[in-house]
Amino acid sequence: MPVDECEVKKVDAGRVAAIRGLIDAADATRLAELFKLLGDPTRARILYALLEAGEMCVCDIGETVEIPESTASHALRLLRTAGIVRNRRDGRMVHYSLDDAHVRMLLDLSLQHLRHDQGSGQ
Amino acid sequence: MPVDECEVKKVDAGRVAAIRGLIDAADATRLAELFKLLGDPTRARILYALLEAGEMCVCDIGETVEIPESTASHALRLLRTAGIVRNRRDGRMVHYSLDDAHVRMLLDLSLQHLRHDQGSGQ
DNA sequence: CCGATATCTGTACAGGTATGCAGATATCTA
DNA sequence: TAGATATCTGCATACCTGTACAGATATCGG
Repeated sequence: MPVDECEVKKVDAGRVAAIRGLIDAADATRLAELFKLLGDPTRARILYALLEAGEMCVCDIGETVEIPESTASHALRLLRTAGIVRNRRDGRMVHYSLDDAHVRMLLDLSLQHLRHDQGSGQ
Repeated sequence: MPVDECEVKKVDAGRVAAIRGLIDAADATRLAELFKLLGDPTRARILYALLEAGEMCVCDIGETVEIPESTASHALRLLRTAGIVRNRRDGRMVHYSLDDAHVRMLLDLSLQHLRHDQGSGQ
């Protein structure tokens, strides 16, 4: 058998190894978790609403996104646990707002993506 | 508090209506679909690999991400359908690369987020 | 045309998860 | 303290989706 150790016909084994080292699976998984949180229509609507409004109570969020408040609460908990939003208690109301500069930039960037062109890149 | 038309105890009905008009549900859903595609560890690893490598064939992608090539092919199809990656046929091999400037920026931004230089911006 | 290589597709299964109702908890007002 | 308001949590369910095996398709070398 030729040059390779045993089996495969790798096109560019060196590059494969190099790229593999740049982003390990754990990092990619963490990044995916972040995007996954933004990848739900309900949570996305909540986040874009907060991006515009700055701060909203659960009840107004539910009204804005047109979902029951319990659903909003569930969604907000996930976002808060991930450090994407923060909450501020004011009496019996809890106000939520974005709490991550990078996420805010991601949301802005994605809005540009939406408003610019949707189908074809350049 | 001004009296509402009928039912609820809305805290700020005007703001709710205003925010609701800024991003409608359809837009948010489309944005969520984009993030959802980035929100899978396998697809994320593929995208970050392409971000670094520029262009890779399916076989090297599978090797880099350590998945069967059929899994890579499935993932790449979703990404291609969404306009996130493009493919270039070269003989019996197909080379994939990123095909969306905004997505490339999203990936870069998320890498910054990962590297945790948070605190800039507001 | 034939065999080999590279990629794609059909399909089935497993695991995850978004959702909302009902009830629990916290806070305010009187 | 009692009652009302705002939010949270437990749970059940239905839906979605990532995965990979096996086979189909496309392309190349000769």
